[in-house]
Amino acid sequence: MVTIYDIAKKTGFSVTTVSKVLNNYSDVSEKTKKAIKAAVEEMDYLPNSHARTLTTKKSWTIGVVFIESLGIGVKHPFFNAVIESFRQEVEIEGYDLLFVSRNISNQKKSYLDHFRYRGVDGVVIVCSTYDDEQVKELIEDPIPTVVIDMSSDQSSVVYSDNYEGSRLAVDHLQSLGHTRIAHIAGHESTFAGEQRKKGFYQAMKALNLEVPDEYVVNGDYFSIEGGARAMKSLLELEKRPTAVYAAGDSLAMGAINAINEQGLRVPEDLSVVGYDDIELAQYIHPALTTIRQQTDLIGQESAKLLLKQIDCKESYVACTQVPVELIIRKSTGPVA
Amino acid sequence: MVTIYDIAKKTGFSVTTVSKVLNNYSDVSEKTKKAIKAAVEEMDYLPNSHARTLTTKKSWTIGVVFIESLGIGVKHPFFNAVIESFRQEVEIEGYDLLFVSRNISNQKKSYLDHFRYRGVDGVVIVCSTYDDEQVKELIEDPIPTVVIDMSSDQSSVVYSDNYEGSRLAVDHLQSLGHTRIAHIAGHESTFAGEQRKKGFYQAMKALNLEVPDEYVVNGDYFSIEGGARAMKSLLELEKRPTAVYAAGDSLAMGAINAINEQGLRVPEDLSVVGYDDIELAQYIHPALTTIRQQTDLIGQESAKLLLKQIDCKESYVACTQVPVELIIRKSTGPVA
DNA sequence: CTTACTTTCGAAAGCGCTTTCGTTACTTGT
DNA sequence: ACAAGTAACGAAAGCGCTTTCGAAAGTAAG
Repeated sequence: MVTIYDIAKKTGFSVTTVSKVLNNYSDVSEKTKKAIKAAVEEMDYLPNSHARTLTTKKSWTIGVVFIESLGIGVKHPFFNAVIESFRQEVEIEGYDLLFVSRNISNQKKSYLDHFRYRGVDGVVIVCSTYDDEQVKELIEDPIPTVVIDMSSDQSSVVYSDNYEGSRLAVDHLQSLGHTRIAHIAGHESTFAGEQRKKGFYQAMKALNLEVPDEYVVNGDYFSIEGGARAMKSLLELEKRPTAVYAAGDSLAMGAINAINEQGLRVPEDLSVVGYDDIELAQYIHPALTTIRQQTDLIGQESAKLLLKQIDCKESYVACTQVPVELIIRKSTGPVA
Repeated sequence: MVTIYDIAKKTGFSVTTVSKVLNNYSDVSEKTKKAIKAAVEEMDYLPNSHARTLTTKKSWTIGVVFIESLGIGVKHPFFNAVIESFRQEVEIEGYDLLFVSRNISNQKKSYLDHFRYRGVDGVVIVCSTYDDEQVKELIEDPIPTVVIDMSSDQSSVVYSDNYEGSRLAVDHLQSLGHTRIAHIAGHESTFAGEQRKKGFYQAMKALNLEVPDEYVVNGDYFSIEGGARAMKSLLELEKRPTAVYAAGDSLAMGAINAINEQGLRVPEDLSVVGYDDIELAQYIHPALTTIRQQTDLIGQESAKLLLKQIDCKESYVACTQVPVELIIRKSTGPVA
């Protein structure tokens, strides 16, 4: 491995001077700058990030942790879109992303410990559930953090405007003539699920629509199976809803499957609207009417929030709410 | 930050001894081991990975690079599944994953340079296209690499048995009575696309089925739109195929959309089989008959291959081919 | 009581880099 | 001519850790 010593020896300057041209210090003459840069080229020198980090205390690395109930990690269609956008944004500034495990030399440690061990400059937390111990530990630590899709008064956060999303969904359904509107909720331990449920109640109330208790059913952890199960229970009701608003696209897809299995059709017999607008929402049959979360924007905003903290060298609290929009496709229609 | 010096001072031993208990050296008495470990606990000491890496030349870090034609990075439904499995596998051994950008202190560098800068122990390359300059540079370097979904005689690789996949698809279609079978191919610059196309020809030949030139059409880069476009051209043929085998699930979904738009139905009018078995294949309408790639296995095998190289400290060439299986769902049926 | 091991520990060098603070030599103004 | 400033460079310490090698002390054997 070629080091600054090698190129110092070759050019006859000191390592100090070499380091200075590498870091654009001004007290180096143009001539020696040229000479050193030439040697750097010729010897194919590359700095050593670890040595650099050791002295500067800056790793140009951002830790990422996925805590989501499904346990599918980077396969999660909403979260991976957000992270991809986040990555593109921080990449511009020169940061790399570190996906860490939880053992250090074969000892199970917390994420926080692992990030401290790795010396990351900040961490982005993708988290759907409240009250995760690991997450709590992270956001209470002075290390800069931003958490996506959750709220907290101890960390910067960014999430979608879930209330507005629910309002858009309900209003849309009502404008089609629906009054018997049910809700398949996300798990109550999830921030987004809870917000959307509350938003649903609120929107229904604003329109003076009644919500029988049986009309709000838990869809578990935003899974397709959970959606199907929830829908089945709705279909067994004597007074069935004519429309259902699901707190996630996967839930909606499960619901549609359950509806079809009963020999009913969407949207003729029942309208359904989802949430997220995942890639596939437009390709299923019928194409899903849904609330789009702007994953690009969410990723960008969280990157901004995190980088700002890293630059100030202190973790501060800010909250960005990202607007949502209603995407009307084929899974909703006028009430029969 | 608490260092080994702090805990040395506290316990009265030397840093050497502290380091030794941290690394399980045998020449330390049980008593001092206890004492030092207690101090480590009490002072909440954590090693510094950068300092450690600097002296040991081992970073416990694996670089990952996504080179895929769609430019969607970690949103790619097949690749992200493979990477997730890969991550879980290397995590057991204590490795973290580094997603890098391509600039070092604001200078555009190659991936190879960036990985050298970061001192990764190995790199996993997810790559669909042949002849990418960056990839070539990486696999020619002595750094351990494994590339997924491609072949190379300079790097370890793991990919699915694409020939067998094509054979399974064609045989299945033929067993349903189809003889006019078309193929929507992946882009010719992709390894998987080419292999599946060749496998298609081979399988057709084995069954003595003819393949008119117009029956093999390019679906571009495995996109939904590409699939739709390709299907349209097939539907315009005077002698239409009764079945189509698409080289990817997205292509198949595009094809189904195009078929539906023409007022035709799957599988009544046309059968279609896809490739990959992505998460959503089972949830679209009709549920997609497809060739399943075992993403878990692919991830595991590539992890094994890479770790072995890292352990031997030399990059060697091996090739693992992972079996595929036919998943029969609702998008294929007997010929009309 | 030697001799020869075996245990247990520590001094010190080194990994590759940054940064502070001097030093030297050279300008400039008067 | 001299003071005062500026430009260009380098010595050395330090970041936190590992590892080699030698020293000291304890133990067993003769």
